[in-house]
Amino acid sequence: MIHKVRVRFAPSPTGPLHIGGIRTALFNYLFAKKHQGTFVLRIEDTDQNRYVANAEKYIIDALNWCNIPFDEGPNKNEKFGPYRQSERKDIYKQYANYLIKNNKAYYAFDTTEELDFHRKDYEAKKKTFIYNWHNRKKLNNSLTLTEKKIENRIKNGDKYVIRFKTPTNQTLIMQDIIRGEIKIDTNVLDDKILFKSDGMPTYHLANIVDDHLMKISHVIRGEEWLPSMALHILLYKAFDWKVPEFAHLPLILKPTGKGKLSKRDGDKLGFPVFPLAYLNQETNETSRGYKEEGYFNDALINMLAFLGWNPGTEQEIFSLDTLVQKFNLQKVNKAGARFDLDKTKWFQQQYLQQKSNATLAKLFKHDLDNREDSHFHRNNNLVYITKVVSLIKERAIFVSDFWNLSSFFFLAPTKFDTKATKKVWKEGTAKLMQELILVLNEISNFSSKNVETVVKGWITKKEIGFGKVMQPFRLSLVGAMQGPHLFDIINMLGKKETISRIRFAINYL
RNA sequence: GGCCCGUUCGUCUAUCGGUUAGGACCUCAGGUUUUCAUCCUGGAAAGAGGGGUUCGACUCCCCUACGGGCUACCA
Repeated sequence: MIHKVRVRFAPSPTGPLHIGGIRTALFNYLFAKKHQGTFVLRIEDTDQNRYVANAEKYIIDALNWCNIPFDEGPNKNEKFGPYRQSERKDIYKQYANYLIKNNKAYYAFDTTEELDFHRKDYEAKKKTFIYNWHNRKKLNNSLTLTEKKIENRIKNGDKYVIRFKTPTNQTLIMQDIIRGEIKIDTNVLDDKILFKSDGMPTYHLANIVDDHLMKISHVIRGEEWLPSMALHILLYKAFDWKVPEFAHLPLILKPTGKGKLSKRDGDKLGFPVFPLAYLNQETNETSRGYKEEGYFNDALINMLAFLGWNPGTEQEIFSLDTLVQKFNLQKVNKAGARFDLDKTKWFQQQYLQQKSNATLAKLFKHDLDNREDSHFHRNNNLVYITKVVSLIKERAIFVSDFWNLSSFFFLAPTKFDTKATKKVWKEGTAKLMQELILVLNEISNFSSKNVETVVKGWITKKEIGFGKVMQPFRLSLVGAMQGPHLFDIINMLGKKETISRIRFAINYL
């Protein structure tokens, strides 16, 4: 790459970003960092009707949480600012005028009603209404008006839009980094509106003007933009500007495979589609977010990176830094990828296992301290919690699983799993447990290993089955037939607590 | 309907003309863990269909089918 890489992520602030948007941002970020380039955030808020006030903040928060922050953008390193299109309004008009002056665009006065009429009329004849070379001369626009008349209409306050005068009879051959060569006949294109009657540009104009002005080298965006690539290239040519390189990413599809994932899916699909929870202020509904569900940002990012891309090796767990090193646009797939919640959970599990016990203990302590029963916990210091984490983490996917896996380290059981009790607590059990208490009482070194040796020795000497002792023993301490190695639990609880729990079980059962 | 893009196990994917078509998720069967889970081992599971090109096609070309995207004074 000879030229300096500058890429942009250009969301429209119409709501929260969903994971598809995050992935587009991620691929832009990875590509930029891989080439020591710049990752720009631009807010495309040219549609005032769909503008949502808290969306921009959400987008920025989401990128930051995902650890893929932008280098330039609103209120940050504003070399090419402003980065909100609404604040660049005046810029676009000049460029639209330039196109008109050079006979590459024209004013159109057709009303929405007129256009609707044409569209319906065509539809009735089973044809599609396209506003372009074949009918533009018959419609209500400046191509058939004298300059004087145009001037008058505009002065009179007639509403107008500016349309692109799409060149005819060209076969446009375009290059896409992911898809290769794409051909299209310009005659099938329509004269897209570049400038709206409300004084705002449309996406198409604003997008290419800004990409040019902000010196964007590579346009990496979703496949839904593929059909407008021709228009965009034609616009660059109309301005006589250098055309950036394009890469159209495959879409993320719903798990059913029917259609692309969309914001409106919220969490109705049974899994979050947003990185962060989002409160829709109009409906007052909150959509779940990955963060709040307990996913780690690096796990989410790793999963997303592999949705539509892989480095060609069999390794799947990559840190962000390694993703940057390995990332390659040529290796991005062409076909859309269905989102898979099971695989997402697997990534999360992998990342949880990788985290240090100390890190996880801190997170778990936070949960612990927030519990209503926290003041009953028999031990809540970080050293103890870290030990607990080391014993249970391999069975967890989320930090929020920890409590269910380890509550008995903090609270003595007050009831016992009925199914397990039936199976394990037999006639002679209480007497056996009484004897066990005596044995335990004699032990001075309560290390896991030592207790194990003594208890096992006692069982062997008594010539009863291990299960006869071990299973009710576990039930007494844990309240259920689950949990880590029994003697590790005993060691953590200590002699006094261990014996007290057995006593309680004997009385209770 | 029109235009564009796509199509390898159920899912995500590897393969850039010659492989017993590999891995991961899911799933199933064993094993370890005198508990549960983890974990380990193994199994099942794929080139949409039809034509070409070629000594040889998952791979290149064409057609069909299917899927997706776009088709707004939305992005």
